[in-house]
Amino acid sequence: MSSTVQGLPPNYRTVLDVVEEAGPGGHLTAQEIWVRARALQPRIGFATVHRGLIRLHELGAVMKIDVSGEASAVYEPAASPHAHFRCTGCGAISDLEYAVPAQTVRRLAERHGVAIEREAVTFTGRCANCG
Amino acid sequence: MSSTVQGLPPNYRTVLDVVEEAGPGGHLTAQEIWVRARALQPRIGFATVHRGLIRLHELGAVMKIDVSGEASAVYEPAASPHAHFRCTGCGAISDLEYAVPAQTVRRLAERHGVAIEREAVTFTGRCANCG
DNA sequence: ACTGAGGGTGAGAACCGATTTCACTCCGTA
DNA sequence: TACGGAGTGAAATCGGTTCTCACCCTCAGT
Repeated sequence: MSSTVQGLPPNYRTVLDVVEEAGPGGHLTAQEIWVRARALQPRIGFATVHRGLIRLHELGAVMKIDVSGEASAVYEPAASPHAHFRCTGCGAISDLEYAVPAQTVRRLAERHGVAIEREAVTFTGRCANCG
Repeated sequence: MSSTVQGLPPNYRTVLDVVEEAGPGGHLTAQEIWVRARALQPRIGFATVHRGLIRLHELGAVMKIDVSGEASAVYEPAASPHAHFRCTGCGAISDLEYAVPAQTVRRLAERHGVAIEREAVTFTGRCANCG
C-alpha cells in the first residue's frame, strides 16, 4: 500500500505505515502516531516521527489537517479532498463528503489574482451523540 | 460602532474597539491586538486582552480564525461569512468572497446527523506578488 | 459612609504542541 | 580504511495560549 513512495528512510516508512494503517478517517495526532510507531520500532524518537510527517507531507503522501479550534494538527493518508467536522462537545473529528467545486476555486483564484494550491474546509457543531 | 454590545468591562471594550478599528480584513493576532490596545490603555495586560477576545468571541462580536498552517489565531470583527487565503510565500492573509452554500451545509448536516454551527474555509497558495 | 462579595485586572508562571539543536550512528563511495 | 552525507534520538527551546494569584474597583445592602 505504501509502495507508491520509494527510497524512504526506514523510520519514515514506519511513520507512513502507521498513518496508512489508520486510514482516511484516522485523524491521528503526531503524538498518537509516535505511540503507534513505537510499537513497530520501539527506539524511534518523537522528533523523527515529526520530521517524517513533514517529509511525507512534502511528498504528498500524507495530509496535514489543522482543525479549527483544535490544539494540535492531525494527519491522514492522502486521499480525495474532503471536509472535516469537529464536535464541540466530545471533540471527535469526522469526515464529511464535501469539497469546494473546482470551477469555483478557479474563479476565486482568477478574481483575486492568486494561485490556489490547497483548500481546507472545517465545520464545527454538535454530533449526534452530543446533541 | 461597537455600540451593539452593552455592559462590557472597560478593557474588553478597548479590545473590541481595536478589533473593529482594524476592520474585517484586519486579521490581527492576539499579540498585535495587545500592542494596539496599549496605545489606548497603556497598562492593559496581555492576559486581559486574551480574556477579552474569548469573551467577545462567545458574545459573537469577534470571529476567531485558525488559519491552516499559521502558528497563531487571528481575529476580526464579526461579519458575513467568507473564506481566507494564506500565501505560503509571504504569509499574508486575505479575504475571499466565498461561503459554502447554506443548502449544501444543511444537506451535509442532515446526511451525517450532526448540527453544524460554524464553517471555516481556508485556501493556501501563492499571492500575486509571490508568484 | 461602611462592608462584604464578586467580577475585573496585571504580571508572570505554567502548559503544550511544534520545532530545533547537537552529537552520534549508519551506510555508501573512493 | 577514510570520508561525507543523510538519518536519528534525546533533550532543549520556542511561541502561543491559558492559568494562577494577589490586588483593586464597583456596587448592593445595610
